[in-house]
Amino acid sequence: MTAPPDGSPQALPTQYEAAAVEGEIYARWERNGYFTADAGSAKPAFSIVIPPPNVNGSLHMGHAFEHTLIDAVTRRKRMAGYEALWLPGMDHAGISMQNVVERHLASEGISRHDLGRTAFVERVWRYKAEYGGAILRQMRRLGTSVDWTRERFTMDEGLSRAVRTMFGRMYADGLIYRAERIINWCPRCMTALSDIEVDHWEDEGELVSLCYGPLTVATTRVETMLGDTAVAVHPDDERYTHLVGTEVELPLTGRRIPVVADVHVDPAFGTGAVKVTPAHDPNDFEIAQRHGLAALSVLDERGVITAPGPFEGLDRYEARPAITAALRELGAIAAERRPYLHAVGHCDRCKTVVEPRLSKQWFVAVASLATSAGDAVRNGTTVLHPPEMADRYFAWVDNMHDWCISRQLWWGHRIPVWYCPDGHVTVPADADQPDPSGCGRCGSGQLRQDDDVLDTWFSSGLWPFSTLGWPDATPDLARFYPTSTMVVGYDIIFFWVARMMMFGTYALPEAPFRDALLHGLVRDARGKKMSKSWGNVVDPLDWVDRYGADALRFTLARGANPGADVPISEEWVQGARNFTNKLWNATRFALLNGATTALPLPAPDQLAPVPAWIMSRLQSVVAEVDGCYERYEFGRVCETLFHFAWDELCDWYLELAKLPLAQEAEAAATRAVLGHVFDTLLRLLHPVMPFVTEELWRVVTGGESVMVAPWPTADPAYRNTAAEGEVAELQQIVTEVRRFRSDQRIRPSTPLPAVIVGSAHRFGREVATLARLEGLTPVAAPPAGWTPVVAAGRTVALDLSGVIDLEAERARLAKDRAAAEKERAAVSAKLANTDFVAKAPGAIIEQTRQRLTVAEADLERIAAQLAGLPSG
RNA sequence: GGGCCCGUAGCUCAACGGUAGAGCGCCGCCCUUACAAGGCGGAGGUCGCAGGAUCAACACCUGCCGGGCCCA
Repeated sequence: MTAPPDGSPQALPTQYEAAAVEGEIYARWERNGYFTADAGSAKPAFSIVIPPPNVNGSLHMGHAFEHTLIDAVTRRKRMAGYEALWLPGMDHAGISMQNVVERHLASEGISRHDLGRTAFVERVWRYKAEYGGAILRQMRRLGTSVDWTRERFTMDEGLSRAVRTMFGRMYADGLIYRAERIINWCPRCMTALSDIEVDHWEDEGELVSLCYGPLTVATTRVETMLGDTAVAVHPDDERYTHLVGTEVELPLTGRRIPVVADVHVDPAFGTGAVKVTPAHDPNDFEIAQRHGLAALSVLDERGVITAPGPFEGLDRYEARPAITAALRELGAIAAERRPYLHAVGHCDRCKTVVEPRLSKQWFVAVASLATSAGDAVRNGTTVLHPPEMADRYFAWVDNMHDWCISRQLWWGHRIPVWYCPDGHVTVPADADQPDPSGCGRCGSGQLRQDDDVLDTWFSSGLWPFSTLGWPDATPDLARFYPTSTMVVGYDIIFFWVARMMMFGTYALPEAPFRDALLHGLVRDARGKKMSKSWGNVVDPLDWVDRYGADALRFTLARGANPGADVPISEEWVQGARNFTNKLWNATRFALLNGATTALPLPAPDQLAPVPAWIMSRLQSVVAEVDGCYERYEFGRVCETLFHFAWDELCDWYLELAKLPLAQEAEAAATRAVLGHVFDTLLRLLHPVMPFVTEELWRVVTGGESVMVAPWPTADPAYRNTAAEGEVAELQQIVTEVRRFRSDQRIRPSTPLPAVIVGSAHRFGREVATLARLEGLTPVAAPPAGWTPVVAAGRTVALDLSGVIDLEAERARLAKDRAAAEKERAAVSAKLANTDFVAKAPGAIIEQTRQRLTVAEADLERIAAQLAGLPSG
């Protein structure tokens, strides 16, 4: 700004320039230390750890949305007197980061193997130092009130120690084990993946039916037949009973394989006979284990055929048609369907088709952990918002497979396990112990550390407490754990919530958070997911540049209905920008008219009806908004404040306030009310729109920062339903006169002579001003030729000097009559219903009778008016 | 196949069992001394379909149709 150096509101420009002020405001907040939480304060604690973004990522709209919500929650709590901590940081994004650096190396013509492990890891650290963490810098543009002094990274010394500690404890407790299993393998990333790092979608493939002797089996992966070690049928399948226990010949290989009976075969699917490839299919592996079948690997880690013979050395996709052709030649193919649509697993990092592969990996035994994680939600220790998400959560934790945590990567936490030449396993029980120098079992000094690293999610699962100093009993841990809320998209409830819950309930006395807010996904204006291939991706920083961070935040928060996705479009952010500008100008108006919080606010019984009304409405808004924030109903927070600020404060109160402001005797109270209302409104809006509210609030109140201003509370003493009713009537009368004027094509700037029938109206002056009337003197009966306009039980008569548009006036009255007739019909039908009169609550019946009375009176009046119109 | 969510104005979405709303878009008037990124007025919906419980349903129950998501 623009906040004028001399503090004079006259210097405020007529348009709010977000770009010109946001950077400076953020720098001041940071400088003043408002973001930094004090573990030693006496305030109640409120804490949120950021769901750590990837170190190599940049800020996308999903982050902007999530951070807006977290920031709104945190800022409100901070204002409400909590010691609020929002802890920022990043995870090391194992596969993704390694891929990025490997691509850089490739452009130099070298591979990580050329560099060697140590040099490669150093290279990744250098890359991180140079390019990593862009997202943290971008977050500042959004105004996020994170405690930068507590920034963490999963590969930091402290967090790495937490990883080693957790691994050691879980290993000692038998919750981590090593085993040879079928895992999801990415032949491009050359690593194992956990179940949830695999995306399934339908691909066009083929379904080929192969003849194994008298049996026909179907497969979408013909090349795996080289590794078949059995054919399985259901034990009750009478078609095949006679074959069980016999052997059939496996084509091309000359091997004979047994026919086994297994209850997990679905006799209704296909021919009811399935090929069994234990080394390349998880279900087949289980069948093999039950029947003592060998597992024969025929593909290597790159997906290349290793089975000796003519196909050796072919990639799996080259081998497939080659083997199919060979089988066709043999007459061993009964049918081929192509294309055949079927679900295929893909690496969620690089989209390569995942290959189930038999290999030795480390696993977390999840059964007991998953039970605790589920119980914490079942018994209400942790509450999921919205509650419908709990079903999805339970479905996951109650049916979880053991979690493969080893990754064949170099970037990550190296598994703290050492092997001696005899294969004994040594795992340090204590993370503070140096690496072991001798085998714990045989004492051999020839130890070799496991080459693999841990899944990134293993370390980020510890995030809610590793970031606070665990395993040490730090003041931060004591103060801020368990965290208050975890805010994360429902799409990663399994990655985040479930795993954090598993680790937290295992390692600490309490679950890692009290609330888990699962928000929706940001989508485009038509509800489509944003993606590069759709070309509908919006860069949040682009909108920040053009419309301001507040406008972006308001757009996102306004769309945040619990559990629902958030559509956004440029038109909507423009609307939000317009709202910031409206606030700016409304406040500017108030300031130009001397609004201030320095004057004493009149006591409730000292207020005139109009200020009593706006003060009363304000109390409702404070209560409503506070409750919505508490329930994470950000959309309603925004709607409520938007409506109050624009439709009530700007459109009515500011217009009404112009009258007393022009009279010195009444001005002081109005200035105090204006100051108070803006002060409160800006504080309520601040969690969502931090910048513009800061800019304005400081001028209105002269205070240091709205960030550290107290959170408003409703004062019931200012509730005034009588004043609200009176102003509602005023609004009805004004609106009706305006409607009449509009129908009659009277220019808004033309004042009309007018009278009011009966006694003077309490708000005669206000009605006249807002409806552009010359005055509103009371008369016993309207002068001849003047046109009556009726609303809220009062009749205002207007002088159009005989130039009334009869056609328009008849249309207007006809419309009113139709509405009244409809109302009368609906209401009398109700009252004619004896059950209604007998059973409905008295208040409802009374209200309905009132409606009938009003409708009938309206009809009489309208009939009279129509009759009174000159004919022709 | 199991589970969850959603069908309300042209679009995107709200709506404690008691007279269906908002934003944007649309139509008309207006540079009315805070704001044209604005003001005033207006049009526009048999609340997916069919039943049911209720004095009363957009809301509760059942079934169906349509769309989306998660899991297998």
